[in-house]
Amino acid sequence: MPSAPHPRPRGPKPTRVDPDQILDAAQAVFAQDGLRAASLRAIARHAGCDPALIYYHFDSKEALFEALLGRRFPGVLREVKELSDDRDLRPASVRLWDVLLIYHRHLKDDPGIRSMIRGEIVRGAEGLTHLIEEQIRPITTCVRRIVEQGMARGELRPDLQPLLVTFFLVKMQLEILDVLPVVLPRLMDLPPDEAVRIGMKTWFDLFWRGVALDPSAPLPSPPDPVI
Amino acid sequence: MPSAPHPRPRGPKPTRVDPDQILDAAQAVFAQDGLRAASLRAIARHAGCDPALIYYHFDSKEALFEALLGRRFPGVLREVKELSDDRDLRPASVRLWDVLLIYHRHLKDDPGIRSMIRGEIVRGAEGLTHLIEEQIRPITTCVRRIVEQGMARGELRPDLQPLLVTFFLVKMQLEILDVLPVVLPRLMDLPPDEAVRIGMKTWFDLFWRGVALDPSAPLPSPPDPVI
DNA sequence: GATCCAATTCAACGGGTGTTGAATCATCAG
DNA sequence: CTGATGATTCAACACCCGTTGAATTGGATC
Repeated sequence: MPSAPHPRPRGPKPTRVDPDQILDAAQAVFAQDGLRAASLRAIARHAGCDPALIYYHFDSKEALFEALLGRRFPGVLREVKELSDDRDLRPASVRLWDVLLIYHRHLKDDPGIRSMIRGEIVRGAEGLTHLIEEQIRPITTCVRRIVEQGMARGELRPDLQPLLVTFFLVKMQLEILDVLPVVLPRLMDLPPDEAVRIGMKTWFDLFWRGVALDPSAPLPSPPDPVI
Repeated sequence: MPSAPHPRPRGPKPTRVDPDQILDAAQAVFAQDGLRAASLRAIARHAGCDPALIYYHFDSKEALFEALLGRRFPGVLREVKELSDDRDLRPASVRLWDVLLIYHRHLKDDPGIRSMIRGEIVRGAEGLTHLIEEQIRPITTCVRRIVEQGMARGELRPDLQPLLVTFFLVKMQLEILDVLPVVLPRLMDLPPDEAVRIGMKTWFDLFWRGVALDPSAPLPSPPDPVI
């Protein structure tokens, strides 16, 4: 009485789906739900294909996420590395502000990766931990180098812990991207973009006063209008 | 041939488990896995009882978490509220530092609640969002009041956004509690407790220089030895 | 000892998950 | 047209989840 257990006609609408579309869908779903909660079925639905197809292009859910990392971090690293070149003699304030802009540009649309950076995954998926570290460490090392150059050039206080200063600078930037656009519009009436803009400006102003040898040094102009 | 479908002897070792033990177990498991990933079965295992017993004492997983909130936040609020009394005429630096100490004292052993504050849950469980807001809002409001008093008394820069300053202060404290004890021991060789201690000291030093009208005002002494 | 009640466990339900093997389709070479 | 090959889907497996109702226990009361 149940439906006949015979092989039925299969595969009705096989429109081509290339791996990039799957990555896009994965990014969208991971962004909303995080790695753990995001389901392959949801990603497949988003990409307009069958969950099994994901396994044709990627080895596992973890590998899919890994591929996502690979398409985001190298760009950040490249720009920050270039910025940390010690032949760059611009004021430390300008260069550190540029760090925030780079973070903003690459990560503003990717809460999935941000939530991973902030440790949601670090605590959960053990296998990914070292992979994440591998991707993040070089980036923060470059930022740290900028701080150290600033100290050596007499622009920043000589009594700083470069590691901690770097941590403070970039960590708060991530929190600004994550929290302010959600919270600030409810408390003051601001559009989310403006919340991030004001947050970044205020944060850097406070940060710079904290680390500069001469806090009255002129600050960079506000973020790009693109923000 | 399968085992007889008859009622079998049930309930072999009913040692008493009071609700507090369940809350303790829940706190431990939520701490490691977060609300979403933590399973009632794991909590029950941890508490040495059956998952169903949890439903005897609590209405649902959500209610269990709610009870956990109720055991943590009121203490923080009480202390911060007391601290924000406008008859407290101690220097703003001392009072804001006390804010960090209160956060440290109440939250250092509770990564579960911290990860909730930081938004892991805010994005996920819709029902809990407003509940969390209800608990957190009054606390940050008190801190904000301290900032505003500091501005009014001419101790803090008059051009500050009290809301953002408050956000920066407490948000970074949470990140310090979460991240530094894990990361710093791997980079420099420090015991986790010392990492938090140095992190707090360095952060408040930077923060204070950033917000104070006269950053050379004497800073409070380092954290309690209890830390 | 019998009765009652609160505390606890058992077993199952329905649903969601990551993953896989076999079946189907689309397309292009010969 | 035939075959081969890569892309895609179907259907299922085994597992874990939150939750529930009925069964069982331990202990106090009568």
